[in-house]
Amino acid sequence: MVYLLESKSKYDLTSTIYSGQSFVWNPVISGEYGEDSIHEGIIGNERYRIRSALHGLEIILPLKLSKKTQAILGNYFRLDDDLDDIFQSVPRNDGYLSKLIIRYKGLHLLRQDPWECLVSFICSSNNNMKRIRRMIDNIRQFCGPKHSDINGIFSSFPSAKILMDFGEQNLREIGLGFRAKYVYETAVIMVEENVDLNEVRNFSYQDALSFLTRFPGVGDKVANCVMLFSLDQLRAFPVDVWIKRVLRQEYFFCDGINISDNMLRPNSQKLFGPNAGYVNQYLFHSR
DNA sequence: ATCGAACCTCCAAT
DNA sequence: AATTGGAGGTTCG
Repeated sequence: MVYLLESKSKYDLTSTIYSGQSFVWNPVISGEYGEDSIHEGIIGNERYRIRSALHGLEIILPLKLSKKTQAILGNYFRLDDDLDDIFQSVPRNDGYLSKLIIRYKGLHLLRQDPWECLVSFICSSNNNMKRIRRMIDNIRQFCGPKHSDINGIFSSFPSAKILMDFGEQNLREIGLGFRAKYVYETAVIMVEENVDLNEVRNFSYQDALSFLTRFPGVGDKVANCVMLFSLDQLRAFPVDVWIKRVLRQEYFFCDGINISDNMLRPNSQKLFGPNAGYVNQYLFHSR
């Protein structure tokens, strides 16, 4: 018995889980990223194996899917997103973007756990995918609560309290480098102020941005990542070096005056509208 | 207000 | 084989 979760729009699983928004997925057979490969990842306290289906996702593991688990997956993978609807709001006369939307049809944003997302993107600074994955993996292996399923033991992502108790020095020793201090201090604030990041979901864009950038190691880029990948702020628009290159090459080439780096985000948001973040993911994926 | 360098560590490219 | 420079960013001077 295999469970099928239907998505509202076509779903491109591999593009979605390997497009730099999440660092927890891996192909079960190393190096297999093909259309019908199986991928493994941990969401919450459960380990999943999934593969793409005709119009949605096929859940290989766990064997039995409760309604609650189905809801968790639907939520995480944003299965209800209507991509046609979402892209209604972007400029129509944009040939470059239109092509990307067609080429990467089915690429979705994820809705991750905000705490895990925050730590992940603090770790992403001045860093590459491969090492970010290892850092996040180490955090889970060394600090995370242990669970088991039919394939053995695995660890879920630790709470802020656990990371705080683990301490800066230990975080350093498992490979976070200078980010250890940021993650530790962020965890301390989370615990001391008893922060519930899920509440930030209901904040305005500006309030969410100000709230998140108070955390050490969190600037405009990281905050926008967390807002977009975990807090339902679809107008969030993270500008990293790759996005910067696309923007300067395709959109904001000098027409008279040079547009400064820190105006790229606001200008892009104005240009791409309330779902600018979805556009961002397609622009990013094209690089 | 703006700018560049430093920050840890890994690893691919010399 | 050893060494260097850059990596999806933030902070500090």
